[in-house]
Amino acid sequence: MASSNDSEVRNRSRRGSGRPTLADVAGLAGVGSITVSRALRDPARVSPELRQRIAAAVDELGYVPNPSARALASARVDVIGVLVPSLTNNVFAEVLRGIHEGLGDCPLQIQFGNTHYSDEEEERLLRVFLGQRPSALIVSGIDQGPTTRQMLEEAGCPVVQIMEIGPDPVDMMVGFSHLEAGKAVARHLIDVGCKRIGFLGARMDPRSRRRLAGYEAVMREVGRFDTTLVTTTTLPSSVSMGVNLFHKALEETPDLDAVICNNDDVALGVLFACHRAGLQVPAQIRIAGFNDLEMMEVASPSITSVRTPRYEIGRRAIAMARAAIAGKRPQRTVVDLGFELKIRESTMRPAVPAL
Amino acid sequence: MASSNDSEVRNRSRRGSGRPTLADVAGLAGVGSITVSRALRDPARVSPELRQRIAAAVDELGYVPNPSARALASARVDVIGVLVPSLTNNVFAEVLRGIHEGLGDCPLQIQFGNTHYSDEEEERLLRVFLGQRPSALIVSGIDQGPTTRQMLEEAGCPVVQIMEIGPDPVDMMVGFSHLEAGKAVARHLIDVGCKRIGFLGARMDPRSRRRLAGYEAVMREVGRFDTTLVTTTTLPSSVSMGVNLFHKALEETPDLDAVICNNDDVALGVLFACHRAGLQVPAQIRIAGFNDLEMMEVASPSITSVRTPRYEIGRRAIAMARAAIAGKRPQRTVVDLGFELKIRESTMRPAVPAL
DNA sequence: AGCAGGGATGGTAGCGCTACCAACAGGCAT
DNA sequence: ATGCCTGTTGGTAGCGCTACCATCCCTGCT
Repeated sequence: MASSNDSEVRNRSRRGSGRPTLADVAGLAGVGSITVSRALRDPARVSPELRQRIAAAVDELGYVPNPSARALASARVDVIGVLVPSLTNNVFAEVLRGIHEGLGDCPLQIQFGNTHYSDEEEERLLRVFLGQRPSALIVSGIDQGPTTRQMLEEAGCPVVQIMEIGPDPVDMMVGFSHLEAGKAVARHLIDVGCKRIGFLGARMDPRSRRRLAGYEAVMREVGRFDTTLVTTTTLPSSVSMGVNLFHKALEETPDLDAVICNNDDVALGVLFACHRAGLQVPAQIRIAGFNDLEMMEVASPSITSVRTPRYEIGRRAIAMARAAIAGKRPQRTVVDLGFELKIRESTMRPAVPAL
Repeated sequence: MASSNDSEVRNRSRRGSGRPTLADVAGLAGVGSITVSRALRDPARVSPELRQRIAAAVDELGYVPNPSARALASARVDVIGVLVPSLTNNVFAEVLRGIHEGLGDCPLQIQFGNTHYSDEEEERLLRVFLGQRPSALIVSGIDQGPTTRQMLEEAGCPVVQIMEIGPDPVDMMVGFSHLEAGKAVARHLIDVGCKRIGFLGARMDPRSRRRLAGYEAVMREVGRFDTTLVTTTTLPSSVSMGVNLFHKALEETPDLDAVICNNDDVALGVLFACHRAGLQVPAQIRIAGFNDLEMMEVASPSITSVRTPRYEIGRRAIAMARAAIAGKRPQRTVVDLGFELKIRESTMRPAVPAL
């Protein structure tokens, strides 16, 4: 035990993490450090025999690669920046879940940012993210401000815009048409015989506005649009905000026979408000939500809603980003995952028409 | 325009990111690069005059520090690893929001991992995180397995366990007593005169089990415990699972006059199930939830729940982590943020006793 | 036999930053 | 004047890894 080995010397030195490095592994395996690097990154390029010796050395030392050193040397980080406008919102939690699960065991890290529905915040976060030269970016929506838009275009990495699709992608897009979804709900309520169909919206981000536009287009088509039918607020969405919006709408437009809500939280608020006021759903008033949260199906009455592919959007976004990082750009850069109108009790045509 | 400046030369070189570096800023400002480094990290140690020249150079070049290089040189990364068991769950979304907002504009990054309530997954993720030598770790719960526990103890960085408090912190803790919360709900229902109080629980993670234990302790105290009162599943929690559990409970124990749910989703399911079955709440059956989601207050009837300081837990956890990173260890390493029983219509003592 | 071509392996020189030490000036006590 | 401390600045040597090029050896061809 007279000699001290290399790593002991290393440990005593003033700098460094004290952990084994590539060079330690290389020394133990009796190969060059670059060969270890290759064996770890691209095993096919190293002979099976060396590969095994290296694997044994890695195990013995408990070697873990240093991502910072890799990033510095290769001038790229294995980080995907994800910008979403909210976390309170169940919708984006689902998207994030899809992103995380779509990642599998690949060594990418997710760097996540919450823009709080603010363009300035989005720009600020994007600047921070770009400072790290991420491998890819995933951003929510298609309505970035001009500065943000330009930053994305010059990002030098794949960019996936999610939640919505539109005509002019920065790079790639996964989502669905909120305009069409808004139209579909309005058409359905017209089909079941509603005349005075209100629209309730909280937060009113660009996607909600597009759904409202779909509603408005259909209502105008059948000559039933009326600005008093629309009740919105830019305040955050919540179940209690649904209650408030419904009360406000009824005050202004007491003859409403249906409300389309810009999301399920608002719809649930309306349901509770009706219950409290003794209004029969759907006999006296019909309710439609948006997103199809799990509870919509078991609510009493069950609530019509638009199922949106939130989880799937996350998965596809990450899949597209990974493909693009690997140089395999997907054929279609704009993917429409569609939506599905789930018709339930809350908008059933009553057996006997109400009044 | 005969000469090319330094950064043009840099751009033409085969390696590197092509972006300005500390040395470029130093050259432009006419100082040493280490001075620029100091001016950026600890401005007080650089004279005001140089500080200003450096700031101007940074602006002119659009210099952004390279975090990988910093991490490599300083042997530490400005990353806080956060492990939570779920993202679907509104509760943890709130915690994450608190963590992100508690971060403010400090240059720490959050590295987030979803353990899916699995010990193995937690261990795997922790291993990945530790490979990066994070500045701090935030983990959920106090029931880590022995391997995970040991890894945390040897992490070499501040560790905050959140959601729950217990007698034996790895390092720091922020949360509240789920046992006491469970007791409080049970006592309340006993106080309002309930005799046959059921407990419904989905997922039944350790925190839910502790709430159940609190319920059981109180029920035994008053001589009313009975295993048929408890209906649980390890399947994930959801509103529809609340419906299922309630049906199952009623089948086995038809004389239930109250149910304590292990969370608000389950409680909401029970409310819907009662509504569908024509059971009056609270006259025929009382419902208590847990977490106090925003909708509990506006539900019809409003639902009694235990307000838990989820957002605050996130904020405090990050504040404690930051303090510990800065070397200012908080006096109290275990912080009990408490809970609050919100008594609402769903557990009101009926004016006329039911039956 | 001689040589081109390709696959496997290694050496070297950074990537951009910070820790450590050295240097130097200016103020104070001796 | 000397010494010493404090505060400011700079030089240098890495941090652990990978890009680039060089080297070597083996195969198959002329």
